[in-house]
Amino acid sequence: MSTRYNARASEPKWQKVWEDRESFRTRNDDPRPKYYVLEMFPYPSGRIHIGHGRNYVMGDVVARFKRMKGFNVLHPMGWDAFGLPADNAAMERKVHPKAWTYENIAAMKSQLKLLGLSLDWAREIATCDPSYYAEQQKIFIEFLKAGLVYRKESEVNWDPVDNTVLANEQVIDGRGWRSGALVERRRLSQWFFRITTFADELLSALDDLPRWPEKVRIMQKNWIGRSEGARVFWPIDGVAGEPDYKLEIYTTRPDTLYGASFCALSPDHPLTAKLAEGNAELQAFIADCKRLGTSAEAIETAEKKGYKTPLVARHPFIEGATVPVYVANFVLMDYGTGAIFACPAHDQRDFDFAKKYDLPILPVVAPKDVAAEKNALAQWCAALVAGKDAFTGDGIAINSGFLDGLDVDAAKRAAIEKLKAAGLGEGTVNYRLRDWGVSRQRYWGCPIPIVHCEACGPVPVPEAELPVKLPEDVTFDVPGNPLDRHPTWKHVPCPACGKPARRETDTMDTFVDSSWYFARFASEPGAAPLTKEAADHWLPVDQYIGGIEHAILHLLYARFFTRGLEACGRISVKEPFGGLFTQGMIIHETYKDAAGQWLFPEEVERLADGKAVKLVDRSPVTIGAPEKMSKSKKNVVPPEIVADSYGVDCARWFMLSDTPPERDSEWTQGGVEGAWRLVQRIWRLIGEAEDRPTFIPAAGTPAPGSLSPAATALRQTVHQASAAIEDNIENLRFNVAVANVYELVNALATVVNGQSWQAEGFDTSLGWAIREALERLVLVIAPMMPHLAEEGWQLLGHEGLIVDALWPVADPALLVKDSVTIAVQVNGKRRDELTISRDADNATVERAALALEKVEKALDGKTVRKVIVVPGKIVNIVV
RNA sequence: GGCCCCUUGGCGAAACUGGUAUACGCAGCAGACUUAAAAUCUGCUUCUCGCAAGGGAGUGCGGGUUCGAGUCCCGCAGGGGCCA
Repeated sequence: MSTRYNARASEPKWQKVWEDRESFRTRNDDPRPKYYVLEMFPYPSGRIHIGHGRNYVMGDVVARFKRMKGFNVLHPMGWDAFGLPADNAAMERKVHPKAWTYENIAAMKSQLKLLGLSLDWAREIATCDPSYYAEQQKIFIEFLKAGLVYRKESEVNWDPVDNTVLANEQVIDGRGWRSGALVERRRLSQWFFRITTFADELLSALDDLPRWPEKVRIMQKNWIGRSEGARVFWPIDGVAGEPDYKLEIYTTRPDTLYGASFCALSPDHPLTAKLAEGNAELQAFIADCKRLGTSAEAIETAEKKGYKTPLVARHPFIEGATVPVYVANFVLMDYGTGAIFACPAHDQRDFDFAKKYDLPILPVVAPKDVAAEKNALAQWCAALVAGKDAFTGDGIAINSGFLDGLDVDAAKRAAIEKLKAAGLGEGTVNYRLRDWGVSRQRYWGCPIPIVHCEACGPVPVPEAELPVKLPEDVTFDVPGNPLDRHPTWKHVPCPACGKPARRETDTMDTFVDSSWYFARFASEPGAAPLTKEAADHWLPVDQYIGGIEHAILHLLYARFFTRGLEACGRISVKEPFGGLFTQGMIIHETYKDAAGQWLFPEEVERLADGKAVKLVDRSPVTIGAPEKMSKSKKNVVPPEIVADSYGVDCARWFMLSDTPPERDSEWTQGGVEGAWRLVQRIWRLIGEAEDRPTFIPAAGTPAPGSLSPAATALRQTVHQASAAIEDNIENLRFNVAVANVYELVNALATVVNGQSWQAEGFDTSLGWAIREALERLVLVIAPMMPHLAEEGWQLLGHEGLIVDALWPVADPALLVKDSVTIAVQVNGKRRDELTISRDADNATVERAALALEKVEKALDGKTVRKVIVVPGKIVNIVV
């Protein structure tokens, strides 16, 4: 055999064999138990770099491993192909979004194929394909009929650069998440998904997802933001045309009602609008508030400002008491009811506001120990009122009439009860989560299948006429939505009455496309895109893998969609992803030349002294901290370069090594070279079998009747390592599995390199153990380095493919050793160790420990008070 | 500001439910092979005192629980994430 493994020849060869044999084609009627592994499908942005590969490689290890464990594995791939960048490319470079997208898909597909992934490409989908979005339009209409979709006019975040509406979560620090432009407010008619219908379910079901990262579950919990509180009605006199007007407010602290000192309306509240009629001063104040932006952060940190209206509200509990009504900039229309009552003593914002406008501050909750003593309480209250901070902690009610003496929780309950009895309020649950606005004013997205008719209103497009296809003859020379200005596309007769009507020209948020694609993959190619039978067979996804950046939106929307499909009877599962794993990014150093230009890693040479120079002219290069690979900083490594030099297996191995998969991992030349050394070491070891047929028996040779101690020792190490690798892959601890492989290789290499290979006196049972070790090694690396494993499997004399082989089960008898080495401590300090039979009883272990010379010395004649023996682990002698 | 997470050799890190801290890799050092280099192979590599034998300290810092703490609890510092 050749002494060097030639990845460049081997890898394409095996990839072709797999493809020709359809090794990764998955059939729904396969009788083996199912296992569905899915990596979040990519947006086809152009080209990938090796950093994108990490999550696909991890998924591939799981897929190949589960296949070896006897599962019928579904491991598909597709393209999240709608989205704004295609529109932008059309505007900037005059390429059609469709052409741009499909070119990118072709480029990325060939790059992905380089990685040797075990994907069923027959199930490939692109969300921009009419056959995909036809089903999505159907689902939209079904959701509409089920009350899960509705239309409402609402104030939206308008991105003036992208000319589109943004969801709240797409606004970061008051700016568009993509363009970075300052967001403005506008009112538009929008389609919404009623995700709040499932708010409670989406929250409580998180507890039934133990194979999700705790972190993601907490983030979703916070996002849904369930709070228990009360709606309280404050009667207000003198509202024009409404003699019995009652202001509805929401509060989480009904226990502090006795501390109320004012009510405040959002600038967007209907009552505010009413008061502003003919009131220039208030109109100016409202305009001023709108300039503040929509982000909660801006509102939170801005100076609290208010406008005092002429109205007063009547206190629900205190007969004859009233509080002034303000319009305040810190009250949000879309949280609760858009109006609050303020208790300055126990809410910081209210406190700041009260100080500024000189409103009363009345403490109504005090810490228990303070409340117990009159003087202390008086002092405490005075300090609170004079100070800068509200008291938001737990305590008992004071100055609160019938609530006095109750703790916060009990006071809340009592207050709610009394409100209810008086018909002035009730306990309610409030969520931070809001309905999902999906209308987007752009071209490259799924058309919303609705026709607007003057007479009939919005009418769904009949199923027979679906899909509503995007027209291809569109222009991008001016900003705005090309669908809206298309000469003919939107003019259609109303499906209900036949009169001239107009199509909905908005398209759907692309998060809709990715909210059900995992169900689409379940269908065999050529079959209906979403069938109950196929979806119920494969869902939930057993292992979903993707970036933490999708912890909230994509995962929450997909969970909502799955519940919606279930509610419509389309599928029977409620949760799409049984197991979730969020992988870290690949990061890389950045390089800049003297002129301040970014350089690609391949343009730079790292010198031994840690400095770096430009390859072309040896000029100095500044090395920047490792960060996320990005095209703009050029710190990217294309997969082609790795495939052409070290090989894909090497890159795969590197991505799995060292760093825990959930953490960011730095791509380094040294690390790749280390992986390369291992590939070659394994290759040389396998070569021994071919080079020394008289010592290492052929494949299939039965085990000898008896094994030498050396052979047994090797077998123990090998079986223990393979069992550890199995356990670690199962639990996605790839870096530890990699370390286990090194241990196996080290043990095997030590034995192989230590042989003199003389026929006389050769330990033939060891020869057999070496053969077993080699086979096991090749099998256990197969999920991680599939090409090398395939090549090795063939070289070891096997006819079939290793992708069809089963995972080697470890012999349980070899996993336990006859004797164990345990530590001996004196007063918790390790003094010596002791090797003793595994099943020695505690008394024997204790005697042996006490007999140790070093122990005796450490004891120094002191009295032994207690001896703790933990079998197989430790002996601790307490003196 | 609130919630959550992280902090272990020169570096990436391991340590399953509290039980021999530093497995495995990278980098480094020494040796073998070689005319030489590369590659490969064999060792060494937490810090500290010591020629050595051997001792001492040690998982961000300060406390606590325990026979025993990287692991559990309280406080602090630094870093990160999410939300505001």
